Amino acid sequence: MRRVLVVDDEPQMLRALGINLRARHYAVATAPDGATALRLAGHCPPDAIVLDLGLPDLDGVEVIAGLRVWCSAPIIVLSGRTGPAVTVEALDAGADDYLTKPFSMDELLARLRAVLRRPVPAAQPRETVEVAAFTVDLGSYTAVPTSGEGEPLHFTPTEWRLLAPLLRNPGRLVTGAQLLRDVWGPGRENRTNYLRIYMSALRRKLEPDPSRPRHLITEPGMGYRFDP
Amino acid sequence: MRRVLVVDDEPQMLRALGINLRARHYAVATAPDGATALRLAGHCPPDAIVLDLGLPDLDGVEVIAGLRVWCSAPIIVLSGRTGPAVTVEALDAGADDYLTKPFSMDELLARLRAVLRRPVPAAQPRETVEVAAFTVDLGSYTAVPTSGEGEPLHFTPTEWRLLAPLLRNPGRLVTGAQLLRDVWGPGRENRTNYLRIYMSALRRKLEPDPSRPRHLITEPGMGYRFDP
DNA sequence: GTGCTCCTTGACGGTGCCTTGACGCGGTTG
DNA sequence: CAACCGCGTCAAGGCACCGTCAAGGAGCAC
Repeated sequence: MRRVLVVDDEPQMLRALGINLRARHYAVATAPDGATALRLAGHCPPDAIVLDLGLPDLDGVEVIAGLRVWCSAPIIVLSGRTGPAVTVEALDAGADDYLTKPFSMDELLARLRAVLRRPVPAAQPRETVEVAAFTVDLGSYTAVPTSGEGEPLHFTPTEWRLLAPLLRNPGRLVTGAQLLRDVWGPGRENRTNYLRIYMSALRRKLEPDPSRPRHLITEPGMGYRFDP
Repeated sequence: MRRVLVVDDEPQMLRALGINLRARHYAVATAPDGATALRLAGHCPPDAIVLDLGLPDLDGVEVIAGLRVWCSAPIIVLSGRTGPAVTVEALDAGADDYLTKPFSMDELLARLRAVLRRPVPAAQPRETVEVAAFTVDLGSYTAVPTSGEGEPLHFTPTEWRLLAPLLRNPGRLVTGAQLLRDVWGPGRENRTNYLRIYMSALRRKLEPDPSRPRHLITEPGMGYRFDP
């Protein structure tokens, strides 16, 4: 089942899209604003994204750019604002399609089929992030020195699970409880010692000076942040 | 330079599109009708196609279907006919985008950039992989010593099925569950002992030192990886 | 029927990963 | 100044996972 992330600030539009998409057997996640969208996409990578431009917190182009940092899933933009300038801006920011409200639900579904039709199996969705001297690919689970020379890094499953939500939300703070839920599942939100152990291991492998981390940054009392 | 095939029955539209596209450094081929379009696309495979639906000889959907038989280049449809039904029909026939006339040239160019941004479907007819001292060909199911001298290797059907997804994704981690699905079909994701047995057999045949594998690498808790 | 190859299944030992507890350090608070 | 809290580090134990061997059974050629 393909996962679709729907981002819109109007609850009724969110409901309408969710119902229609679920009826077509998509797995739907919804977000009411840009920050939630970026966070959700980081924790559960979707196969496609339907994005309304008129969000309360972030500009639409910022959301697209934030997603495109690591996410290559097709983005279909919905917008009430018309005119070629906005369309061009959104498309050049990384969107794959642009629909003007009011739109036909049938047309949206057809355009969604069109972007999802693109070859998935052979295409290797790369999710490469540069961190310190290494190029980390969350898609193929590889971490090699960016220079090309040297030994690749090896991470354990838990280390990969912890690394993923951080690297997929560059510059953003990720709550300790959120990380614990992502890695160890719900019910372990208070086992912060797990986080300390594995963050230590990640820093020892990735950071040039593990005692003074520059990329995997602790926000005391809040959580952690990946600074690219 | 990317090749674009423009199909439209109005000569002035053809000229306008040709001028604008050439100004953006595209190589442009033009066709006034569907038959010419199909012929041209066959002679010189384009990277993208801009297709007007109102052609004198063939219906637009027929042209799309005719192209899609062998051509996977993105198709942007232009149409004077409006309404969601036509759009849906064209998209489901295989088009990638749909613009209603009159359209903004800037928007068309942006949409063209968007569809051309997609990674080239990397047709890789080359199915031979060098692993250790052997040259393995997944197309003909042969594995001979790279030196030319010596006995060819023999793999059982199950061993070939297990080898294929690993060798087709060099450097990439392949999940144990994915391998089990590929080889034994869905529903056997927990029979990890199968994997252990056959990975052991593959290593015994391919690796110089089966006890210390260098190409068929285990990632504990995650899966296996072919390291070339 | 006989012999062969191949797939399946069970059992056993070892390695590496996860968990758990404890301790030290720095910053904040009373 | 002392107590406390949050964070980073280390070491040790348990256990899931992995590699290997061996035996049983199905399918096929002769």
